[in-house]
Amino acid sequence: MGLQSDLLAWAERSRRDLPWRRTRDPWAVLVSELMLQQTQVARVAPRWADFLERFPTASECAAASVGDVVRAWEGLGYNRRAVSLHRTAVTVVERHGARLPADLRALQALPGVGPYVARAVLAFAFEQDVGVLDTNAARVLARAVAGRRLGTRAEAQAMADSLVPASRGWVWNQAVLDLGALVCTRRRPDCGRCPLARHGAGRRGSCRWDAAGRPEPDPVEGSAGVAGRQTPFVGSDRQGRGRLVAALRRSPVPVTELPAAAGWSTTEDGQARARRIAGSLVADGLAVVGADGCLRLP
DNA sequence: GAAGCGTGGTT
DNA sequence: TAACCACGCTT
Repeated sequence: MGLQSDLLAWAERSRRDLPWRRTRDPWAVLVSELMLQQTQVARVAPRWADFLERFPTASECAAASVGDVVRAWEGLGYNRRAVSLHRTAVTVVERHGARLPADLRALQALPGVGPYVARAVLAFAFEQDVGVLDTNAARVLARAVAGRRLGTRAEAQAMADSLVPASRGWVWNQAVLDLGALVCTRRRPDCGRCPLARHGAGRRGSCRWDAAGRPEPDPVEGSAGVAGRQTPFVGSDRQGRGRLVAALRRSPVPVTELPAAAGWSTTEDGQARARRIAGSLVADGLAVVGADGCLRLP
């Protein structure tokens, strides 16, 4: 009984059949996690298989140009991830014999790979018993396990690691992530459908927050590991970068046409912004300036 | 219009 | 160490 068996039983019943859950290939798992880390399942699902068809291994990705990887990343957003993925592929070929290391520190040393992706690869490709902590898992920990706000990331990670049932890391982490994403959501947790909540009399339930009567404030408020609010997107540099990269995917852009490609007027202000955005793309390895005065993908 | 979100660089 | 901010696209 208890939280762990409640959650594992729920995972068994509500098994989600996502394509990347059928593979244990570390490269394929890495690609899926890099896509999923900031892009929703519905948008990743059709693109993951296409990307792997194009770049089935780290070696083939490393051999391609950055521009080809950025083009294959279209529609996923946060294009720096594509540059990081290419760099990671090169590093894996040069330093790890073209195979992803099954080691937390070595994985985290790869560009674009942080605590979440490194542990996801360990859990979902190498089937190690580590706690995978993203914002969904952090909500489940704060509400159901702690019943209170988590103070630090280290505390949340230690809690995540300590909960993993021995030799069940793969299914356990899938279950925690699914519960956070589908049921224990940020704004309106669906406790009526939660396997951890008490339903009617006679059974206690294994969620501490629910057992306490779900008092305010919600434990996720200000809790470590739980994502906060985003700054507005419309009119932001991020929006301009996205439009500029979209234009670069089609063809090189003459420097004089940068403001239009970024979606801004050719006022002095628009030109200054466009230059700044182009500079940030170059700094991120997403663009280069050619001898012909055009900005293009590397 | 707003929500969703991990990494890396900086403080 | 830990918090903060920039980074995109779809529904």
